[in-house]
Amino acid sequence: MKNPKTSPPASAAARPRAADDVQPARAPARRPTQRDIAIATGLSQTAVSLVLNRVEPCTVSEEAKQRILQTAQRLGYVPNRMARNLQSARTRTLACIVPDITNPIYPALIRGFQSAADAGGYDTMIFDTDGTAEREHRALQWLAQGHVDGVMAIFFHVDDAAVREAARGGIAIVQVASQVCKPSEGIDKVYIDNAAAAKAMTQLLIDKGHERIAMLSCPMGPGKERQRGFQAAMKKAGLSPCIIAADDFTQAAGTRAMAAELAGDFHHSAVFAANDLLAVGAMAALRTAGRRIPEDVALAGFDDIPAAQFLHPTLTTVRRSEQTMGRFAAELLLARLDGPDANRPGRGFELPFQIVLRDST
Amino acid sequence: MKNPKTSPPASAAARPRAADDVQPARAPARRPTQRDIAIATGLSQTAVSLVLNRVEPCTVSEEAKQRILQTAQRLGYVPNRMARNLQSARTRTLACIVPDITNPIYPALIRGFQSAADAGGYDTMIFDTDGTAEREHRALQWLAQGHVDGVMAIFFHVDDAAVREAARGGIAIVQVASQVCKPSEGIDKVYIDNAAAAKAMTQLLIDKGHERIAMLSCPMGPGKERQRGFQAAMKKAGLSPCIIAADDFTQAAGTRAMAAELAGDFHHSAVFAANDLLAVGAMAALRTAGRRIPEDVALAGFDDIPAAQFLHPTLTTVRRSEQTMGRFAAELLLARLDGPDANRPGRGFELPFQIVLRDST
DNA sequence: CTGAAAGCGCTTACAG
DNA sequence: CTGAAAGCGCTTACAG
Repeated sequence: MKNPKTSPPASAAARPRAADDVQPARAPARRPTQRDIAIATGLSQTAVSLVLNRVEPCTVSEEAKQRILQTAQRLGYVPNRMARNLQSARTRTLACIVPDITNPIYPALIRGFQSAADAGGYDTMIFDTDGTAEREHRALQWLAQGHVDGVMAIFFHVDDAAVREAARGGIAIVQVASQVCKPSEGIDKVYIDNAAAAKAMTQLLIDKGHERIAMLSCPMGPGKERQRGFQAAMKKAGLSPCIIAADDFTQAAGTRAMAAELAGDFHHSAVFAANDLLAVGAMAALRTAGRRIPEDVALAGFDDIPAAQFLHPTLTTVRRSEQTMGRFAAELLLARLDGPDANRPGRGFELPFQIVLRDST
Repeated sequence: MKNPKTSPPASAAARPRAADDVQPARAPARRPTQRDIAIATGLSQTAVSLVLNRVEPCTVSEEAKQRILQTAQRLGYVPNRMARNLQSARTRTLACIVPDITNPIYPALIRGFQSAADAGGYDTMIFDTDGTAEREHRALQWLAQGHVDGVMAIFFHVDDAAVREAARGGIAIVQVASQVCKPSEGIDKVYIDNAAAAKAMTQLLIDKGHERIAMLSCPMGPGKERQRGFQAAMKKAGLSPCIIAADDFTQAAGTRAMAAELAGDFHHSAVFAANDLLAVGAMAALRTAGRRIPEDVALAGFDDIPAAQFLHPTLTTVRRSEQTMGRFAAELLLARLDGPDANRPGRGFELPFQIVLRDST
């Protein structure tokens, strides 16, 4: 594929334009304000604000009301959210802070979140941290700037104290945590028991007769807990746990780590990947190395991404419901923001998981 | 899997809390403002603003500067973005409006966009329209409220006039269009030639000897252009084009539409899906119906989602570079916002595509 | 029923 | 070098 130039002015793909395509780039028109409507109707700005916000009981006469509504319509008035937010100290916007939007589990989580936020009258913003400490701190900084009223956050690096500090501004926070944990101050946590899930999956491999099992994992976020569960199951069975370290939770990282391992003295009969993307990456590396799955090497993942059931072979993995988790998190936020939970202490909610057996093991 | 209760207070999964977990929910502390720093240092708010914004040349004495910086640090000052935005009429935030964040091509597009936005010092917000007319209008409304300085948008329903109307507020817009198109006013467009790509893919199937080819498509967004290309190629070859209509671009919609078709008098030797998600869905339906791919039915898609190469069989499809397209779109915006292109008329940019031959055909 | 006024937290001329 | 003041567009007591 030819690489299109990324510098706009120099793009070779720019199409010739007919003369009539040349038009003023930006409408110079200033957006109408409440003041404009007030002047146009001869009423006060206060009256305009009252009518446009449907403040009840409405003390404005019906006649004035109609004139205001019509003029607002005619002028194409749209409220300036920055001004409204500044005054009300509320944005009616919620955020999702996630590590990697290209990992399918996060869009699913966000969709669930968004559907509930939407029903509650909130917009949803998405902030991608890339799973790096630096960008997680930027996300915290961004939160403190007052863009949103509440947030569902997944952090791999930043600690509880830093999150609590960000919450100081009165923002509602629910963290999707990676381990069974005590709630902290006014911060709710939702999580699955990652260690237990990993332990169950490892046990399943052991039950199938595997003794040389390696875990392909990345030691951050949920990776740590999943490794803990893996190690616990292996030790309990008197087997020695081996960790193949990847530097990220991506497919590319999985291929890299697995290929490196295969170039050495790889002698395992099963690989348990800490997430499905790593598993897919490992699958590619194993195939390249001529190892058959599951005949030569069994492979298991974690997440049950949509592709898992269409892979060849289909992938044994751990499922939880991201949609449900996202919806649940948003409802927790709504209950704090507009519901009865405003000053409720933080709570922890453990959600269920399920092992999904397929052909790869 | 047990369905966790979605009503927070009633969740069965709520864990018991130890007494010391019960803590005040929200820090009552008001966020410090420039005024607080001014009072604490005995200097004026103007001086505080000047120092904190590093306005050059800095007319504030070195001594005062240090005092301000230290006090800001001690108080944990974070600027209120709403106030700053209101005053400056700039948000330094860009938006991506996309139809469905769970379709992998959009996260890829967003990642590319975000990397360039980031380099230009802009935050990125994501708005999911669900591909519905109603939510697209809400997105336009949201744009008009002044949340962002610029936007990359993909619309399936809303027309050019409505978009132009939204741009009236001086917001920079680049549309990811689904067809070769003339730019409109100050709005840039990036696109691939969907009709040509579909035509090429159809021709490829014809060249492989297929005569009874059906297109599985959804008649909105890029679906229309892709159908046009399909029909053109079929007619040129003297074959009659058949369209199997899906009601969305999702995997589920693909399975539904294909299953319904298979229940009837399905007699095609090849199916060309308008996107990969539809193809994956069709694959499931074909498998359920006992049809082998590609022996009984050849299958092609469009997008080259990451899973395409791991499906069984691997999927023949059309690839373009979403990352590149996203980055390119963001750069177009940056050039308008902070660069030399401020008042440049709208332009159109065609990006390349590529047919990827795999095992499914 | 209606409007003048204060204020949200900030930036930016402008005057000392 | 420093600060008083106006103003971004809105909401919300408060006074007529």
